Amino acid sequence: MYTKLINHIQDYVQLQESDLRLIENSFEMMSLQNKAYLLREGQTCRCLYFVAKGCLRMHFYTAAGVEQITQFAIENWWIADYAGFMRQTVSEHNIQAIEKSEILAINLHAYDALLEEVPALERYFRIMAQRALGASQYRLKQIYDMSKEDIYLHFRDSFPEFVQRVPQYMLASFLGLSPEYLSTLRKKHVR
Amino acid sequence: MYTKLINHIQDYVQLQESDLRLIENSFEMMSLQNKAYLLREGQTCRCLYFVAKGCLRMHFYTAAGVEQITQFAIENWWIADYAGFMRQTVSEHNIQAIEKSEILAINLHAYDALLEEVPALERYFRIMAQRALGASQYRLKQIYDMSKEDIYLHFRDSFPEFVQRVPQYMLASFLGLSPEYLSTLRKKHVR
DNA sequence: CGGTCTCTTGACGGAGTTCAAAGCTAGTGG
DNA sequence: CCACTAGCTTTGAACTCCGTCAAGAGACCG
Repeated sequence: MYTKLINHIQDYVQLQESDLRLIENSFEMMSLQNKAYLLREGQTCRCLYFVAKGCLRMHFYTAAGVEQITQFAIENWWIADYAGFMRQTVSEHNIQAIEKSEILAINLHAYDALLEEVPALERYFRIMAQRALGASQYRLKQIYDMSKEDIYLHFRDSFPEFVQRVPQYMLASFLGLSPEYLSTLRKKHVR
Repeated sequence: MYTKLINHIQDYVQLQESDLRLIENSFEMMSLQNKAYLLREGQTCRCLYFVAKGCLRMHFYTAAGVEQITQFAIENWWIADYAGFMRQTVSEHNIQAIEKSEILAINLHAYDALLEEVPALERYFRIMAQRALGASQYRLKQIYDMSKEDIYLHFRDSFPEFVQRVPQYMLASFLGLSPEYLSTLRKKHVR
Protein backbone atom coordinates (compact mmCIF):
# COMPACT_ATOMS: atom_id res chain seq x y z
CA MET A 1 0.00 0.00 0.00
CA TYR A 2 2.52 2.60 1.12
CA THR A 3 5.00 0.90 -1.18
CA LYS A 4 2.99 2.02 -4.20
CA LEU A 5 3.27 5.63 -3.11
CA ILE A 6 6.92 5.42 -2.09
CA ASN A 7 7.79 3.85 -5.42
CA HIS A 8 5.96 6.54 -7.26
CA ILE A 9 7.74 9.29 -5.34
CA GLN A 10 11.10 7.64 -5.98
CA ASP A 11 10.44 7.74 -9.70
CA TYR A 12 10.91 11.50 -9.38
CA VAL A 13 13.08 12.30 -6.34
CA GLN A 14 15.52 10.57 -4.00
CA LEU A 15 14.35 9.72 -0.49
CA GLN A 16 16.38 8.98 2.64
CA GLU A 17 15.60 5.90 4.70
CA SER A 18 14.37 8.19 7.48
CA ASP A 19 11.94 9.93 5.14
CA LEU A 20 9.98 6.74 4.59
CA ARG A 21 8.79 6.59 8.19
CA LEU A 22 7.74 10.23 8.07
CA ILE A 23 5.76 9.66 4.91
CA GLU A 24 4.02 6.59 6.25
CA ASN A 25 3.04 8.46 9.40
CA SER A 26 1.60 11.38 7.47
CA PHE A 27 -0.88 9.51 5.33
CA GLU A 28 -4.08 7.84 6.34
CA MET A 29 -4.89 4.57 4.62
CA MET A 30 -8.47 4.11 3.43
CA SER A 31 -10.30 1.17 1.89
CA LEU A 32 -13.33 2.23 -0.08
CA GLN A 33 -16.35 0.32 -1.31
CA ASN A 34 -17.66 1.05 -4.76
CA LYS A 35 -19.68 4.31 -4.65
CA ALA A 36 -18.18 5.51 -1.36
CA TYR A 37 -17.64 9.27 -1.19
CA LEU A 38 -14.39 10.99 -0.18
CA LEU A 39 -15.75 14.48 -0.66
CA ARG A 40 -19.17 16.01 -1.21
CA GLU A 41 -20.19 19.37 -2.62
CA GLY A 42 -20.46 21.87 0.20
CA GLN A 43 -17.85 20.14 2.37
CA THR A 44 -14.24 21.21 2.74
CA CYS A 45 -11.71 19.25 0.66
CA ARG A 46 -9.50 18.34 3.62
CA CYS A 47 -7.11 15.97 1.86
CA LEU A 48 -5.07 15.18 -1.20
CA TYR A 49 -5.80 11.63 -2.29
CA PHE A 50 -3.43 9.14 -3.88
CA VAL A 51 -4.98 6.15 -5.61
CA ALA A 52 -2.99 3.00 -4.78
CA LYS A 53 -5.64 0.71 -6.26
CA GLY A 54 -9.03 1.16 -7.91
CA CYS A 55 -10.62 4.18 -9.55
CA LEU A 56 -12.13 7.47 -8.39
CA ARG A 57 -14.14 10.08 -10.20
CA MET A 58 -14.61 13.78 -9.54
CA HIS A 59 -17.99 15.28 -10.46
CA PHE A 60 -20.43 18.05 -9.71
CA TYR A 61 -24.11 18.73 -10.35
CA THR A 62 -24.95 21.22 -13.09
CA ALA A 63 -27.59 23.93 -12.71
CA ALA A 64 -29.97 21.46 -14.40
CA GLY A 65 -29.16 18.86 -11.74
CA VAL A 66 -27.19 16.51 -14.00
CA GLU A 67 -24.01 14.78 -12.82
CA GLN A 68 -21.00 16.13 -14.69
CA ILE A 69 -17.71 14.27 -14.39
CA THR A 70 -14.56 16.40 -14.69
CA GLN A 71 -11.86 13.90 -13.81
CA PHE A 72 -11.02 10.26 -13.24
CA ALA A 73 -8.12 9.00 -11.14
CA ILE A 74 -6.66 5.50 -11.41
CA GLU A 75 -3.63 3.79 -9.87
CA ASN A 76 -0.76 6.21 -9.16
CA TRP A 77 -2.82 9.34 -9.74
CA TRP A 78 -3.46 12.18 -7.33
CA ILE A 79 -6.85 13.79 -7.03
CA ALA A 80 -8.25 16.74 -5.07
CA ASP A 81 -10.14 19.96 -5.43
CA TYR A 82 -6.94 21.99 -5.37
CA ALA A 83 -8.47 25.42 -4.89
CA GLY A 84 -10.64 24.09 -2.07
CA PHE A 85 -7.80 22.13 -0.50
CA MET A 86 -5.26 24.93 -0.42
CA ARG A 87 -7.62 27.48 1.05
CA GLN A 88 -9.67 24.94 3.03
CA THR A 89 -12.85 26.41 1.67
CA VAL A 90 -16.14 24.86 0.61
CA SER A 91 -15.83 22.61 -2.42
CA GLU A 92 -18.06 22.51 -5.48
CA HIS A 93 -16.91 19.02 -6.39
CA ASN A 94 -17.62 15.47 -5.30
CA ILE A 95 -15.00 12.73 -5.20
CA GLN A 96 -16.31 9.19 -5.26
CA ALA A 97 -15.02 5.67 -5.73
CA ILE A 98 -16.39 3.90 -8.79
CA GLU A 99 -14.61 0.65 -7.91
CA LYS A 100 -13.41 -0.95 -4.70
CA SER A 101 -10.36 1.24 -4.03
CA GLU A 102 -7.32 1.66 -1.77
CA ILE A 103 -6.51 5.29 -1.05
CA LEU A 104 -3.82 7.22 0.81
CA ALA A 105 -5.00 10.57 2.15
CA ILE A 106 -3.08 13.50 3.58
CA ASN A 107 -4.66 16.60 5.12
CA LEU A 108 -3.34 20.12 4.69
CA HIS A 109 -1.77 20.29 8.15
CA ALA A 110 0.12 17.03 7.73
CA TYR A 111 1.01 18.03 4.18
CA ASP A 112 2.59 21.32 5.24
CA ALA A 113 4.45 19.63 8.10
CA LEU A 114 5.70 16.80 5.91
CA LEU A 115 6.97 19.14 3.20
CA GLU A 116 8.77 21.12 5.88
CA GLU A 117 10.57 18.00 7.06
CA VAL A 118 11.21 16.37 3.70
CA PRO A 119 12.20 19.03 1.17
CA ALA A 120 12.50 16.43 -1.57
CA LEU A 121 8.73 16.15 -1.44
CA GLU A 122 8.40 19.85 -2.11
CA ARG A 123 10.01 19.05 -5.43
CA TYR A 124 7.94 15.91 -5.99
CA PHE A 125 4.67 17.74 -5.53
CA ARG A 126 5.86 20.65 -7.66
CA ILE A 127 6.58 18.22 -10.46
CA MET A 128 3.20 16.52 -10.00
CA ALA A 129 1.40 19.85 -10.11
CA GLN A 130 3.32 21.05 -13.17
CA ARG A 131 2.60 17.79 -14.98
CA ALA A 132 -1.07 18.02 -14.12
CA LEU A 133 -1.01 21.58 -15.39
CA GLY A 134 0.49 20.44 -18.68
CA ALA A 135 -2.20 17.77 -19.01
CA SER A 136 -4.84 20.32 -18.22
CA GLN A 137 -3.54 22.71 -20.90
CA TYR A 138 -3.59 19.86 -23.38
CA ARG A 139 -7.15 18.94 -22.45
CA LEU A 140 -8.37 22.50 -22.80
CA LYS A 141 -6.76 22.68 -26.22
CA GLN A 142 -8.62 19.55 -27.24
CA ILE A 143 -11.96 20.85 -26.06
CA TYR A 144 -11.54 23.99 -28.13
CA ASP A 145 -10.03 22.21 -31.11
CA MET A 146 -12.11 19.15 -31.73
CA SER A 147 -15.75 18.29 -32.36
CA LYS A 148 -17.44 15.98 -29.86
CA GLU A 149 -17.15 13.21 -32.40
CA ASP A 150 -13.40 13.70 -32.66
CA ILE A 151 -13.06 13.94 -28.90
CA TYR A 152 -14.72 10.55 -28.54
CA LEU A 153 -12.63 8.92 -31.27
CA HIS A 154 -9.41 10.37 -29.94
CA PHE A 155 -10.12 9.29 -26.38
CA ARG A 156 -11.19 5.82 -27.44
CA ASP A 157 -7.98 5.34 -29.38
CA SER A 158 -5.76 6.85 -26.68
CA PHE A 159 -7.21 4.96 -23.70
CA PRO A 160 -8.90 1.81 -25.03
CA GLU A 161 -8.49 -0.11 -21.77
CA PHE A 162 -10.05 2.72 -19.78
CA VAL A 163 -13.06 2.92 -22.09
CA GLN A 164 -13.71 -0.71 -21.17
CA ARG A 165 -13.30 0.01 -17.49
CA VAL A 166 -16.02 2.60 -16.84
CA PRO A 167 -19.74 2.58 -17.73
CA GLN A 168 -20.64 4.42 -20.91
CA TYR A 169 -22.77 7.05 -19.29
CA MET A 170 -19.80 8.11 -17.17
CA LEU A 171 -17.55 8.23 -20.18
CA ALA A 172 -20.14 10.37 -21.98
CA SER A 173 -20.32 12.74 -19.03
CA PHE A 174 -16.53 13.03 -18.80
CA LEU A 175 -16.20 13.70 -22.53
CA GLY A 176 -18.95 16.31 -22.34
CA LEU A 177 -21.56 14.66 -24.52
CA SER A 178 -24.98 13.12 -23.90
CA PRO A 179 -25.24 9.34 -23.43
CA GLU A 180 -27.54 9.21 -26.45
CA TYR A 181 -25.05 10.93 -28.69
CA LEU A 182 -22.24 8.69 -27.48
CA SER A 183 -24.41 5.75 -28.37
CA THR A 184 -24.90 6.95 -31.93
CA LEU A 185 -21.19 7.65 -32.26
CA ARG A 186 -20.38 4.13 -31.10
CA LYS A 187 -22.74 2.71 -33.67
CA LYS A 188 -21.26 4.89 -36.40
CA HIS A 189 -17.69 3.90 -35.56
CA VAL A 190 -17.85 0.16 -34.86
CA ARG A 191 -14.61 -1.52 -35.71
CA MET B 1 11.75 44.91 -13.08
CA TYR B 2 13.28 42.18 -10.96
CA THR B 3 11.65 43.88 -7.99
CA LYS B 4 8.22 42.92 -9.31
CA LEU B 5 9.22 39.27 -9.35
CA ILE B 6 11.01 39.34 -6.01
CA ASN B 7 8.02 40.98 -4.39
CA HIS B 8 5.72 38.40 -5.85
CA ILE B 9 7.88 35.54 -4.58
CA GLN B 10 8.07 37.11 -1.13
CA ASP B 11 4.29 37.14 -0.96
CA TYR B 12 4.56 33.36 -0.66
CA VAL B 13 7.97 32.41 0.77
CA GLN B 14 10.87 33.97 2.68
CA LEU B 15 14.05 34.75 0.77
CA GLN B 16 17.58 35.33 2.08
CA GLU B 17 19.53 38.38 0.92
CA SER B 18 21.88 36.05 -0.96
CA ASP B 19 18.99 34.46 -2.84
CA LEU B 20 18.14 37.73 -4.55
CA ARG B 21 21.37 37.81 -6.52
CA LEU B 22 20.91 34.20 -7.59
CA ILE B 23 17.41 34.93 -8.80
CA GLU B 24 18.44 38.01 -10.73
CA ASN B 25 21.22 36.07 -12.43
CA SER B 26 18.92 33.25 -13.47
CA PHE B 27 16.35 35.28 -15.37
CA GLU B 28 16.70 37.02 -18.67
CA MET B 29 14.98 40.36 -19.00
CA MET B 30 13.04 40.95 -22.21
CA SER B 31 11.23 44.00 -23.57
CA LEU B 32 8.60 43.09 -26.12
CA GLN B 33 6.79 45.13 -28.72
CA ASN B 34 3.11 44.52 -29.24
CA LYS B 35 2.65 41.34 -31.32
CA ALA B 36 6.15 39.99 -30.63
CA TYR B 37 6.30 36.22 -30.23
CA LEU B 38 7.95 34.37 -27.35
CA LEU B 39 7.02 30.93 -28.66
CA ARG B 40 5.68 29.55 -31.89
CA GLU B 41 3.96 26.26 -32.65
CA GLY B 42 6.55 23.68 -33.60
CA GLN B 43 9.31 25.26 -31.51
CA THR B 44 10.43 24.08 -28.09
CA CYS B 45 9.04 26.01 -25.11
CA ARG B 46 12.44 26.77 -23.59
CA CYS B 47 11.35 29.11 -20.83
CA LEU B 48 8.87 29.93 -18.14
CA TYR B 49 7.76 33.54 -18.52
CA PHE B 50 6.85 35.99 -15.79
CA VAL B 51 4.93 39.09 -16.83
CA ALA B 52 6.32 42.14 -15.00
CA LYS B 53 4.36 44.56 -17.20
CA GLY B 54 1.99 44.25 -20.15
CA CYS B 55 -0.08 41.34 -21.39
CA LEU B 56 0.57 38.06 -23.21
CA ARG B 57 -1.74 35.56 -24.82
CA MET B 58 -1.34 31.86 -25.52
CA HIS B 59 -3.05 30.51 -28.63
CA PHE B 60 -2.97 27.80 -31.26
CA TYR B 61 -4.45 27.25 -34.71
CA THR B 62 -7.40 24.88 -34.99
CA ALA B 63 -7.73 22.26 -37.72
CA ALA B 64 -9.81 24.86 -39.59
CA GLY B 65 -6.92 27.34 -39.31
CA VAL B 66 -8.59 29.68 -36.83
CA GLU B 67 -6.68 31.26 -33.96
CA GLN B 68 -7.89 29.86 -30.65
CA ILE B 69 -6.78 31.61 -27.45
CA THR B 70 -6.44 29.40 -24.37
CA GLN B 71 -4.88 31.80 -21.88
CA PHE B 72 -3.99 35.38 -21.11
CA ALA B 73 -1.26 36.50 -18.72
CA ILE B 74 -1.07 39.96 -17.17
CA GLU B 75 1.17 41.53 -14.52
CA ASN B 76 2.41 39.01 -11.94
CA TRP B 77 1.27 35.96 -13.90
CA TRP B 78 3.36 33.06 -15.12
CA ILE B 79 2.84 31.55 -18.53
CA ALA B 80 4.32 28.59 -20.40
CA ASP B 81 3.42 25.44 -22.25
CA TYR B 82 4.13 23.31 -19.19
CA ALA B 83 4.12 19.92 -20.89
CA GLY B 84 6.45 21.23 -23.58
CA PHE B 85 8.67 23.06 -21.13
CA MET B 86 9.21 20.18 -18.74
CA ARG B 87 10.03 17.66 -21.43
CA GLN B 88 11.60 20.21 -23.79
CA THR B 89 9.51 18.87 -26.65
CA VAL B 90 7.80 20.56 -29.56
CA SER B 91 5.00 22.87 -28.52
CA GLU B 92 1.52 23.14 -30.01
CA HIS B 93 1.02 26.61 -28.60
CA ASN B 94 2.06 30.15 -29.43
CA ILE B 95 2.84 32.79 -26.85
CA GLN B 96 2.63 36.37 -28.03
CA ALA B 97 2.59 39.87 -26.57
CA ILE B 98 -0.63 41.78 -27.17
CA GLU B 99 0.75 44.94 -25.56
CA LYS B 100 4.20 46.41 -25.09
CA SER B 101 5.46 44.11 -22.32
CA GLU B 102 8.31 43.54 -19.86
CA ILE B 103 9.06 39.85 -19.33
CA LEU B 104 11.39 37.79 -17.16
CA ALA B 105 12.31 34.44 -18.70
CA ILE B 106 14.03 31.41 -17.23
CA ASN B 107 15.04 28.33 -19.18
CA LEU B 108 14.81 24.77 -17.88
CA HIS B 109 18.51 24.46 -17.13
CA ALA B 110 18.64 27.66 -15.11
CA TYR B 111 15.34 26.74 -13.48
CA ASP B 112 16.62 23.38 -12.26
CA ALA B 113 19.87 24.91 -11.04
CA LEU B 114 18.12 27.77 -9.27
CA LEU B 115 15.68 25.47 -7.47
CA GLU B 116 18.62 23.36 -6.37
CA GLU B 117 20.27 26.39 -4.79
CA VAL B 118 17.21 28.10 -3.39
CA PRO B 119 14.86 25.47 -1.93
CA ALA B 120 12.35 28.15 -0.95
CA LEU B 121 11.64 28.54 -4.65
CA GLU B 122 10.78 24.87 -4.91
CA ARG B 123 7.93 25.72 -2.59
CA TYR B 124 7.03 28.94 -4.40
CA PHE B 125 6.69 27.19 -7.73
CA ARG B 126 4.78 24.31 -6.17
CA ILE B 127 2.29 26.80 -4.78
CA MET B 128 2.06 28.59 -8.14
CA ALA B 129 1.42 25.33 -9.95
CA GLN B 130 -1.17 24.15 -7.44
CA ARG B 131 -2.99 27.46 -7.64
CA ALA B 132 -2.97 27.34 -11.41
CA LEU B 133 -4.31 23.81 -11.17
CA GLY B 134 -7.14 24.97 -8.95
CA ALA B 135 -7.97 27.75 -11.41
CA SER B 136 -7.88 25.26 -14.24
CA GLN B 137 -10.29 22.90 -12.44
CA TYR B 138 -12.62 25.81 -11.85
CA ARG B 139 -12.46 26.83 -15.49
CA LEU B 140 -13.22 23.33 -16.69
CA LYS B 141 -16.20 23.19 -14.37
CA GLN B 142 -17.48 26.42 -15.85
CA ILE B 143 -17.14 25.21 -19.41
CA TYR B 144 -19.17 22.12 -18.63
CA ASP B 145 -21.67 23.93 -16.42
CA MET B 146 -22.61 27.11 -18.18
CA SER B 147 -24.01 28.16 -21.56
CA LYS B 148 -21.85 30.44 -23.70
CA GLU B 149 -24.15 33.29 -22.79
CA ASP B 150 -23.58 32.68 -19.08
CA ILE B 151 -19.85 32.30 -19.60
CA TYR B 152 -19.74 35.72 -21.22
CA LEU B 153 -21.85 37.38 -18.54
CA HIS B 154 -19.89 35.78 -15.74
CA PHE B 155 -16.54 36.76 -17.20
CA ARG B 156 -17.67 40.29 -17.94
CA ASP B 157 -18.81 40.74 -14.35
CA SER B 158 -15.74 39.06 -12.85
CA PHE B 159 -13.10 40.91 -14.89
CA PRO B 160 -14.66 44.14 -16.16
CA GLU B 161 -11.34 45.95 -16.48
CA PHE B 162 -9.86 43.10 -18.49
CA VAL B 163 -12.80 43.06 -20.90
CA GLN B 164 -11.91 46.67 -21.67
CA ARG B 165 -8.25 45.83 -22.12
CA VAL B 166 -8.34 43.28 -24.97
CA PRO B 167 -10.03 43.44 -28.38
CA GLN B 168 -13.40 41.74 -28.60
CA TYR B 169 -12.39 39.11 -31.09
CA MET B 170 -9.70 37.92 -28.70
CA LEU B 171 -12.14 37.81 -25.83
CA ALA B 172 -14.56 35.82 -28.00
CA SER B 173 -11.83 33.37 -28.90
CA PHE B 174 -10.76 32.96 -25.27
CA LEU B 175 -14.35 32.40 -24.11
CA GLY B 176 -14.90 29.87 -26.90
CA LEU B 177 -17.53 31.68 -28.92
CA SER B 178 -17.63 33.29 -32.35
CA PRO B 179 -17.06 37.07 -32.61
CA GLU B 180 -20.51 37.39 -34.19
CA TYR B 181 -22.22 35.68 -31.30
CA LEU B 182 -20.32 37.76 -28.77
CA SER B 183 -21.51 40.82 -30.62
CA THR B 184 -25.16 39.76 -30.34
CA LEU B 185 -24.70 38.97 -26.65
CA ARG B 186 -23.21 42.39 -26.02
CA LYS B 187 -26.17 44.01 -27.72
CA LYS B 188 -28.61 41.88 -25.72
CA HIS B 189 -26.95 42.73 -22.40
CA VAL B 190 -26.11 46.42 -22.62
CA ARG B 191 -26.13 48.07 -19.23
C1' DC C 1 -38.41 -14.30 -13.23
C1' DG C 2 -39.70 -9.24 -11.87
C1' DG C 3 -37.54 -4.72 -11.27
C1' DT C 4 -34.18 -1.43 -11.80
C1' DC C 5 -30.29 0.33 -14.24
C1' DT C 6 -28.03 0.99 -18.63
C1' DC C 7 -27.89 1.41 -23.57
C1' DT C 8 -30.09 2.23 -28.10
C1' DT C 9 -33.07 4.50 -31.63
C1' DG C 10 -35.47 8.10 -33.77
C1' DA C 11 -37.98 12.60 -34.01
C1' DC C 12 -37.58 17.27 -32.97
C1' DG C 13 -35.70 21.67 -31.57
C1' DG C 14 -32.50 25.26 -30.33
C1' DA C 15 -28.03 27.35 -29.04
C1' DG C 16 -24.51 28.80 -31.44
C1' DT C 17 -21.72 28.72 -36.07
C1' DT C 18 -20.89 30.18 -40.70
C1' DC C 19 -21.25 33.20 -44.44
C1' DA C 20 -21.77 37.63 -46.54
C1' DA C 21 -21.96 42.40 -46.45
C1' DA C 22 -22.12 46.80 -44.52
C1' DG C 23 -20.63 50.17 -40.83
C1' DC C 24 -17.07 51.81 -37.77
C1' DT C 25 -12.57 53.01 -35.71
C1' DA C 26 -7.99 53.89 -35.19
C1' DG C 27 -3.46 53.98 -36.94
C1' DT C 28 -0.44 55.74 -40.58
C1' DG C 29 1.66 58.45 -43.84
C1' DG C 30 1.45 62.44 -46.64
C1' DC D 1 -4.01 67.48 -39.06
C1' DC D 2 -6.61 65.30 -42.29
C1' DA D 3 -7.75 61.37 -45.44
C1' DC D 4 -7.30 56.61 -46.40
C1' DT D 5 -7.29 52.09 -45.46
C1' DA D 6 -7.03 47.83 -42.99
C1' DG D 7 -8.96 45.49 -39.70
C1' DC D 8 -12.46 45.25 -36.14
C1' DT D 9 -17.48 45.02 -35.05
C1' DT D 10 -22.24 44.60 -36.15
C1' DT D 11 -26.39 42.55 -38.51
C1' DG D 12 -29.16 39.17 -40.38
C1' DA D 13 -30.18 34.78 -42.78
C1' DA D 14 -29.27 29.99 -43.37
C1' DC D 15 -27.66 25.98 -41.47
C1' DT D 16 -25.92 22.19 -38.23
C1' DC D 17 -24.28 19.78 -34.45
C1' DC D 18 -25.79 17.88 -30.69
C1' DG D 19 -29.03 17.96 -26.68
C1' DT D 20 -33.68 16.68 -25.08
C1' DC D 21 -37.54 13.78 -24.91
C1' DA D 22 -39.84 9.47 -25.19
C1' DA D 23 -40.04 4.70 -25.67
C1' DG D 24 -38.20 0.28 -26.21
C1' DA D 25 -34.53 -3.36 -25.66
C1' DG D 26 -31.00 -5.48 -23.02
C1' DA D 27 -28.52 -6.69 -18.96
C1' DC D 28 -27.74 -7.52 -14.30
C1' DC D 29 -29.09 -8.73 -9.51
C1' DG D 30 -31.73 -10.24 -5.77
